[in-house]
Amino acid sequence: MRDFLPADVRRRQYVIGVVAEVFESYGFEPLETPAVENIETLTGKYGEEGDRLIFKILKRGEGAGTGEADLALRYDLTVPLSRVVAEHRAALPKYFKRYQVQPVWRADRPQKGRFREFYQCDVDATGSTSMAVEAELLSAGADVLRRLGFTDFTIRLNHRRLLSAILDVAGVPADLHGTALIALDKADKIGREAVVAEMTTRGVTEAAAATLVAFLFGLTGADNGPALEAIAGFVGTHEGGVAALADLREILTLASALSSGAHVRIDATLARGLGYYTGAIFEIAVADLAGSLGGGGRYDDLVGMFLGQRVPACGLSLGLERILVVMGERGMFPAAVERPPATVLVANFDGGAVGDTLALAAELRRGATGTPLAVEVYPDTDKLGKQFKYAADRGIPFVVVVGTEERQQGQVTVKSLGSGAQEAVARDRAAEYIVTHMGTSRG
RNA sequence: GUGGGUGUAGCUCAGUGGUAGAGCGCCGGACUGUGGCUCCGGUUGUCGCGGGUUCGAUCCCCGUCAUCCACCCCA
Repeated sequence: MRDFLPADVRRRQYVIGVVAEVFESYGFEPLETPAVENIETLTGKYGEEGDRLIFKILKRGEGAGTGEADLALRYDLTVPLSRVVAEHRAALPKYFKRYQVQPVWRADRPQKGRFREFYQCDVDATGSTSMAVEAELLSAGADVLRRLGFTDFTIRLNHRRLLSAILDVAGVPADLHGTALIALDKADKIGREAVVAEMTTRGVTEAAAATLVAFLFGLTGADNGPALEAIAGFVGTHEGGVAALADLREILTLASALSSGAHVRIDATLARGLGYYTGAIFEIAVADLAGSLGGGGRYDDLVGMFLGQRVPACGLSLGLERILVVMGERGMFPAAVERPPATVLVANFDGGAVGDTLALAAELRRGATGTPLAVEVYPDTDKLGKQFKYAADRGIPFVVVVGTEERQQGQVTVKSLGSGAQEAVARDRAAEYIVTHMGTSRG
């Protein structure tokens, strides 16, 4: 578990601000849900591996002795959303478009870019089966990343029903689809032979595994058009495959006019582990991170598990922590985010005049010409050298000093720590002086 | 859940079966109304926690916790 110190919080708030602004511009509304859910709400939604990683909360009272759990920390934001849609259906619009930026918890071993507690930034739309939803979600995600300064990301696009079709045609029996997909998902990491080996050890026949791998690796590097053609040829008249291909073609057509268009790439090896996806699936990748920056897909049956009535849905999740990791490594944060805590430090020089020192700080905070100033007061009376050093260490660009003589003359001394320049200024002009020198005296 | 690494000063890390060191930082001074540069002097520790072996453990053994890496899986 991590603490976020002030500089961390500023970076996080900056990214979250961009996320919220972009999502709102698409008409998505904010939602928050509790950290804790009933355990039955979460179990059975994510697949076997997912269930294992849910943080469970022991039942109070007698249950504590038995180890029985009745509550759990939320594992993602998609299942809570589905629960909300089912519970509050009457209060929500026909198309519920929401975004949600909150922490989720996974009982995993932490690694680089992987944490037990981490924030997800989810956008989802429920109530529609239109591929317009997929296209807009991908563009909203792409807009966020571009606004943050990313240009080199790839949105891998695939389809659950297409995967099933390909596996069917290759001769993988339906009950082995799950394990075959796990092996397939690792294709870009472990390579062709290893995928075949893993599939055969999991019970897929060597012929089927070889057919599958030969076909999928043959697609590597192909542009979207040729890739779709090759896939169409492979799945032939398979009903699910034909339908899935139609979905993918429509998403590509719609996205081509939007900000995501240039980033989307058909990738028939993308599987995604979560159990609830039913249609299009996607994942956002950058070269310098093994894991993904985000992912998502269509899950038309999840709300129905709570409601008993089918409500189609599709969503995208951006991983805040991973975005922050990459932005930090690449130095992508704007200067305004790395700013010092205050613009001015008022030195506490004369112990007998602390009241006046605070009053001066209050005057300076009002700023000048519509520019308020952030003003910190050095709380203890101390040697000036220490006070200047404190300001310099914190990156505060200006120090204001008032001694007895200056106070009597209505003057203050303003020093710019960047340039080292120092000037005596009329007290009622000090804020103005600082504001006009702010831009040039950094550093 | 599986395998492995690390845990010693505020930080980065050395180290030895006989109760610990460097660099940086920090503090003080040269500079009693001025930070950055320089010089001089000084300080810093339940050696992660619990137990065991031993005359004696920071070092060896067992356990535990934290952290990191890989697997698994994922954002």
